[in-house]
Amino acid sequence: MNEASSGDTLLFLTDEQLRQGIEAMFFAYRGFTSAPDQILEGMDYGRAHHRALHFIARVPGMNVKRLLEILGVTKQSLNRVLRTLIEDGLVDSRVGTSDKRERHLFLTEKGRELEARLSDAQRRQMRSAYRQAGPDAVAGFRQVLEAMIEPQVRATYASLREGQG
Amino acid sequence: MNEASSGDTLLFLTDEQLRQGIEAMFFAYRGFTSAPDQILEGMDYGRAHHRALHFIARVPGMNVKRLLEILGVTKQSLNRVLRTLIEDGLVDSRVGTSDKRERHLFLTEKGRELEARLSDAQRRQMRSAYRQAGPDAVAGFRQVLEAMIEPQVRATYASLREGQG
DNA sequence: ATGTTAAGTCAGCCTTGTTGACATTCCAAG
DNA sequence: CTTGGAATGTCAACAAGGCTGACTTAACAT
Repeated sequence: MNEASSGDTLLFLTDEQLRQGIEAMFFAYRGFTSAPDQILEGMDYGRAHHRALHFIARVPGMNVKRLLEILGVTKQSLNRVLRTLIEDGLVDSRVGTSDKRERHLFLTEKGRELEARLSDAQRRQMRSAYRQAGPDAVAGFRQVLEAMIEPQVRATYASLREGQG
Repeated sequence: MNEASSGDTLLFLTDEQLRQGIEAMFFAYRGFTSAPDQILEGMDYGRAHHRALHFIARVPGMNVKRLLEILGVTKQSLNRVLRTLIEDGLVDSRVGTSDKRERHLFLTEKGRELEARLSDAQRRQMRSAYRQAGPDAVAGFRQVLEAMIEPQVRATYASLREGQG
């Protein structure tokens, strides 16, 4: 609500509107993570494992550096998670063919099973929300979310969509 | 928009669409929290302190039980945060008048200052996204988010909007 | 031969969540 | 008035998952 007091058309930018959006985002994110969290509790895994599984499933054969960029954590942090997934036989780490320094990550059958369970639960939750809100709302939802992604991260996000959009 | 396999109109519910939404949510949430996080880093506070300040600012005089419900954490977890905020003179905890077991929480001047800094930063971020996406998208965004909030939490969310919608 | 990159590891720290146990204070019902 | 239950606070211990710093190994690239 800066210059141009054009009243009506900018009402969606009032502080109160923004605050409601902020709170909706806070509560919705809890709902967003709750289904996979419930599956994971009791297992020795957490949200971090879920994220790793998700993106390895999404881009099979991706190397560690790429996964680090996507997740936005340090390699020490990722390594703790990745190690247990490899030890437990959910993830397969293969030496690169062209560049042997790299490790390429794949899900094993066991890994695919867990990832599928988690994804199904999360999609079910998401599908329900989408269905309630309808297609036009979903389009707007996506537009706002994409505008919220930080510029440095946007390239990473976009690259995930290429080739499988 | 419920069942009724009307083909085209349900394309927004495909697994691929849902997965994109899930990933957008993941990356967007990082953008959502980044501005306040940057302000807090270096201070002795974290995201949990921000959340407490936010809701105390939102509902001045609220008691601890209510705040616990909103935040969805254990009292031990909240207490650690709340104690430092009180000790540092950002939050004022007053014994209830009608029921003296309760403590009513208020921001001090100092607390209001920090909360305002954090809120301003987060609203700036949100406003930018809203502006890019436009009012119709924002309406859809809100609809989907609200549908994502878990039923048990929805009452809490709704009660925040009453009286100040 | 040298420098850089990818990956992994060890050690230690912080925040923020969790349980469980327990004390205090106060309201309300018997 | 006593007693049970509710609201709050606190201690201790623990776990997940972030972080930094330092260092190794292997492989690529010049």
